[in-house]
Amino acid sequence: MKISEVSKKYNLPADTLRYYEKLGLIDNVTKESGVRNYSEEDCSRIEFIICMKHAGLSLEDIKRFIDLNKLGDKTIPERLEILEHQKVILETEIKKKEETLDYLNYKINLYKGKR
Amino acid sequence: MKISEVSKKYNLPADTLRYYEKLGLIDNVTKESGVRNYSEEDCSRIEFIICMKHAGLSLEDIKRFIDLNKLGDKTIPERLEILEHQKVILETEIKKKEETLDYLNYKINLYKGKR
DNA sequence: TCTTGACTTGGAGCAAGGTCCATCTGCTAT
DNA sequence: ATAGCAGATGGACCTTGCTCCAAGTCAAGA
Repeated sequence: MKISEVSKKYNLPADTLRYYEKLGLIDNVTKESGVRNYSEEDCSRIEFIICMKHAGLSLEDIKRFIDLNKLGDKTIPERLEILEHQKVILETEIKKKEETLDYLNYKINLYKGKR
Repeated sequence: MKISEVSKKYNLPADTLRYYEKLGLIDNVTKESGVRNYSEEDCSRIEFIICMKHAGLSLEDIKRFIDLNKLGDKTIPERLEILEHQKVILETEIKKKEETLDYLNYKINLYKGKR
């Protein structure tokens, strides 16, 4: 897959894809006469990155996770720790956002009464 | 309340409180011999800012809202629109985060099986 | 062959949201 | 009265995560 196709597929600018590769989040994509050709594996990696971003991890944390992954099974405890830590953060965020949603609804109803 | 107390109460650095004031998110706090003394009203404003930040509004949007508020009741429709727009965004975010939480749990269980 | 268009690179620039610093002022306790 | 500490100010600086640009390469169609 060419960069433009991957870009369209995941709704990420080509610049961002190259940027992630530069940071080491995506391994060096094989090139055909200088042009990137993304493999299935590269795409799975991109999906993983997107997902972890939704979970709230910074690019640096995602890189750390990927690097640990490459070091093999002995890093599983540490990876597990990262995931569980992020799980707590995510749960807290969801709770906070739900409370905020209640507040928004309360405000909206107030305004509707006034309108 | 002195800035250090407010800072502690809301867990916001003093620099950030002054920064918000500079941006116009908080009205000029009255000063006693040069030292800020936060009123109840100032505190409510800070609570509002924190809440709107949780809702995902940018500082610029929050400022817009506050400015509209000062213009009186005729701006209620516009304020309502901001809130309802943000509500949709918030709901989407919550849904996305819940999906991600499922994925995290799935991953965590995978790792626990391997451990 | 020439042009067009997608792709490449390295590096600069940008927006948001702070964060830090040097310098100064003004209580307060010793 | 002197030291020490909280606070003030203006402005520089920082981090994250892109985003844009200039200049160059390459393949394919007219």
